[in-house]
Amino acid sequence: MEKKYLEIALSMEQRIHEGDWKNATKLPTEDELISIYNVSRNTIRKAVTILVRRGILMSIQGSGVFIRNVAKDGYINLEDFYGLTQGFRSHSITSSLIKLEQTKADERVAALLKCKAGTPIYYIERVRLLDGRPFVLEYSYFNKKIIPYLNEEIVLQSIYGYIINDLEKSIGYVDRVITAGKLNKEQASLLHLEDGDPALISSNTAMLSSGVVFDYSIDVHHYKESKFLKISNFT
Amino acid sequence: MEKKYLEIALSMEQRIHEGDWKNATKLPTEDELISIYNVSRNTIRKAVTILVRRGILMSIQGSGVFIRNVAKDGYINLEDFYGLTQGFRSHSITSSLIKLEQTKADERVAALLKCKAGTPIYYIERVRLLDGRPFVLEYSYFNKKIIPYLNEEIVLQSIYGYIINDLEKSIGYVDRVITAGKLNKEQASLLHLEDGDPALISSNTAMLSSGVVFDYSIDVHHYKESKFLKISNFT
DNA sequence: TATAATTTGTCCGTATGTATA
DNA sequence: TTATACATACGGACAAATTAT
Repeated sequence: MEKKYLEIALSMEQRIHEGDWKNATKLPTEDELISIYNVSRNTIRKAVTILVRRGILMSIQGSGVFIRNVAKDGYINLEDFYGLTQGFRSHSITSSLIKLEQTKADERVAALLKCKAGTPIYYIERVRLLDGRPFVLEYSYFNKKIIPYLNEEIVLQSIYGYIINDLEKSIGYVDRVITAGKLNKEQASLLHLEDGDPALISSNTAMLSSGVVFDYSIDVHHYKESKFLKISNFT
Repeated sequence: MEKKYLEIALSMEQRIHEGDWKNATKLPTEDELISIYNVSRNTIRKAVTILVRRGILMSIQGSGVFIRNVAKDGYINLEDFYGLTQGFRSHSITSSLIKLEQTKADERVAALLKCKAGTPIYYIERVRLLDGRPFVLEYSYFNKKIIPYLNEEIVLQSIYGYIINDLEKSIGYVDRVITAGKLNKEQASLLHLEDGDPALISSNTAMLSSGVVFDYSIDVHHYKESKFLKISNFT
């Protein structure tokens, strides 16, 4: 990490959550922040914008930048990069692997991954547990030409962490389609719910910075355990 | 509206949807856009950023700015300001009013609107129809101290349009909590579904630019008709 | 394969406008 | 009314990624 605005955003977030701004309602002014971090106004504003988008700050023209912290524990913030681990600080997230197999893309999966039919892929089924309780089923397809290797250890940890830190690829875009639907019998059993119960479903397409699709996944959430949070600001 | 970057974003969107960039896959370079619009690079980049966030463009370092148009018709784009009307261009959205009453905030509503119990409010129940089919039930509370007057005509049109254009107030932030749940009998009947069927639910808190909460609403969506779209970019 | 040109990303500094206190 | 503080806009320099040579 060497981008200044990201470092400053991270630093601000820490100060807000556990540092010298912990009990503050308002941040220092932009001019003061320029002095504190010794960077330009644009860089401060870019850092603030990031935290505003994530619901941590709220800036009001003529008044100041205020601490909002609307992203309370237990919500999956759609603006966070690592939704799950970020959103559940005080809880434990674990995974249970159902299936990890190497296969080839059929027509449907090829269309979703925007690759040719027959392309080698990984198919993964996981259950994610929140404090030991199942709260989301994940069905994932990875293009093996882009993500050449996955194993049980990686899959039980964080696949995205592996892609970013070990493969050193950078994620550019993620599109999510969010719907509600009915659980089938098998899903209900895995989530400790009843057949036909509601589910909060997120279907995700993930692209590298180059625009190439490397992952398509479907997350089937426990309708009582999962809440998505979406913050919009129009400034 | 006199902000250059907004005007340019709007102009770009039109050119992409119905103008001279309609069949393009790529936008002119930033330098060319600077000449076209006769503004600074920052202003062009700010306009592009807006359209990137909405899924209309995708910019790739070293390569160019590409047309994405991932926000297909029929999806409610969570990055759009007027989700419904924007997301359903080729469909008709109408409203049916169930209830419009003036009352006072009880403890629960006061907490949601961040006002004192007893504050005068409007309570509104609407059904929104997509090509004549019911697809979302809306239960809204407006703080009457901030939105002093509403009537049936306004409520059947666009309340937000009235607030922005007629009251000339600007909306700063909207927080949405998105969940799945079960319809009760009455809701099921209004949506032409069965009791206990799933629903896609969005609970929304809207604030003015000054940070004051003026609206809390719950949208109960038909689980077969409504899809939310969330685009994230990590650049 | 290596180099140069192209194109977007980051960062800086300054001036002026607008909303709030 | 005045001062404060964030928002918009301009311009320039260099870095990083991609594309063309």
